[in-house]
This record gives sequence, structure tokens and C-alpha cells, in this order.
Amino acid sequence: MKEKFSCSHEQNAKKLFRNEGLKSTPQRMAVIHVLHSSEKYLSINEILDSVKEFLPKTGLATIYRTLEMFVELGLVTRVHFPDGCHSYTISPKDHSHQMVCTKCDTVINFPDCPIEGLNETLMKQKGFKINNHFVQLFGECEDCRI
Amino acid sequence: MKEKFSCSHEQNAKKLFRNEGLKSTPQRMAVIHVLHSSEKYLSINEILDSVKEFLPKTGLATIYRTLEMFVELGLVTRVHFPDGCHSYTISPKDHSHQMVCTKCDTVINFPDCPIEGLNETLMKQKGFKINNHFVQLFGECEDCRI
DNA sequence: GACCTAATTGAGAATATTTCTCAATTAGAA
DNA sequence: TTCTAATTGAGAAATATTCTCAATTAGGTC
Repeated sequence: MKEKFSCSHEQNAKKLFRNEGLKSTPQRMAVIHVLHSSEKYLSINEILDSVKEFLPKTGLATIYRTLEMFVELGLVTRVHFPDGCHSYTISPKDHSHQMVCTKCDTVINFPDCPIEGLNETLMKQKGFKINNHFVQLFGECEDCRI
Repeated sequence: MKEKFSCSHEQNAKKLFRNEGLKSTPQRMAVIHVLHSSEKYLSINEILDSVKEFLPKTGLATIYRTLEMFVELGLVTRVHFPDGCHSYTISPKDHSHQMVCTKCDTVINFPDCPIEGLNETLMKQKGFKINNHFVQLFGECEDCRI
């Protein structure tokens, strides 16, 4: 299990863990790897299934714990689909948002944040200060529109 | 229970039900009423509790069914809080979005849609067509910032 | 108003999702 | 290599959601 996950993403995660005083376990590295290898948002069970290909004895609770921690660290983004089910993906490096193609489930990043400009306006108009925002776009990607 | 819910919101809902071939039941009207009377997003259980003040025998499944139907009809907006719990509120009339104050839970509408302008840009840049979007803002309202 | 029918409801069972508990294991520091 | 605290796996427990079905009810028709 040592050499399995060693590309830059995994190295970065390891550094992050060390800085935070967290241990770098095979289960955690496998979750990173699985999310990085997928173009889709993955559900908890999809992640568990994929991780089990490497580490068959992995338990569901570990996946829940790991993802919670990764979201906390900002490594992973949690998405709430309209029907209520939750899925996860690696957070983009820059502040960007993601679109999901509802035909093929592919995730596409776009670097512009439509909320950024809003902050000032809202502050003036309503006195509201945005601390956190949450944007999700659903539609059809180029390939599926053909 | 007849005269309880008779302001314009309730009248509008009744018309909508009739148009859609749906029955106007006391339970459904109570849900509308409860959501309209609240400045907050309400969870399923909060809604159930409030509805029970009028109709003590109301069952949980009815609340689930009613809200699902209302979301379908566009009467109600379902919100996915970052921690995963679901809450509901009456949909704004115009296309607008909502901010939630994380201190006092109050919901504030703002009429601008930050996504609207994005559509063309994305179509050109990425060939992606947005069909559906989902924006949630969390922050602090004027009163709570003082 | 009484009758009829299909839609709706309530109650609880069934299922799905998420969290908790704790003994056993393990990563990483010394 | 040893030690210790963090992490894990397994299953139980707690929550959340959906399903089932007999009983009730809204709303149309006479």
C-alpha cells in the first residue's frame, strides 16, 4: 500500500496532515486518490466501494469520518443535490465553482465566482455580510447537448 | 378550521391546487400557513410541530409528502444547510435568492440573481448550458452585526 | 344536503442514512 | 524498537426518509 498513492495530490495531502497533526493513513490516502480519479461527484457509498478495491476491510464509518475531516480542511467539497443526496469532490485549488452535467454527471469547474461582486451591494442595500456561500449549477455539458 | 387560513397566500395556494387537480386539505393549508408565518427556514420537525398546534393528529409522512409536492409545484424552496439538514421556506414570488443569517436564522430575500448573467459566458467558454441553479448565502444580518 | 369516488391521511413498519461506542490496530515520535 | 495517542472496523444506536394500507375526507354530481 506504500507506493500506491504518490502523485502530487497525495503528497500535498500528506503535508497538510502533518501540519495539522493528523495521521496519514492508507484509508485517508485512498479517499483522496478515489476522489481525484473521478470526474464525477461521488456519493458516500461510491467512495466506500472504490476505497474497498484497495482496502477491502474499510468500514463505512471511516469514510464518513474522513470526509467530514476533509471538508473541514477544505480538501473536499460537499455537494447537496436537489433530491437530497450528498456527494463529494476534491475542492478546486482556486476559488471557483462547479457545474454538474445532469446527463453524464461530469463536473466542470469555472473560475469566476458570481457571488464575489455581490458582497458590497448587499452590504449597502441590506446591511448583510456574506460569510459563506454555496453555488451549484446544473445543466448540460457540450458533449451531451449535441 | 375553515376560517383559519384565508389570507391571500392561502387563497392563491387553493387556486393552484384546483388547477393542478389537487385537493385543498387542512393539513396542506396549515403547512402553507406555518411557512408563511415564519421568518426562518423551518425543518421538517419544526413544521410538523407547528402544524400540530392546529391539527394535533397530523402525521410525519403527511408533512414529507406535502413538502415534496410543494417543492414540485414551486410553492416552497428546499434548502440544504452545510451540515446536511434540510429546511424549507415559501418560495419568493420573483426569481430571487435568499440569505440566511447564521446568528438569528432570519431569511432575507434579495431580488438580483447572480447567475443570470453567467449563462451566455459559460455557453461560449465551456459550451455548458445551465438549466438549474442553486445559490445559498450565509452570513450576518444588520441587527446581528451590531 | 346526500352520495360517490378517488385522493389523502395517520400510524406504524420498513428502509436508508448518519453517528456512536469501544476494543483492536497502527502511524509517527522518541 | 517501544510507546502513546490517533485511527480504524464492526456493529449497535440514533435519525431521517419512504412505504403500506385501511380509514377518512374533499369536492364533484345529483
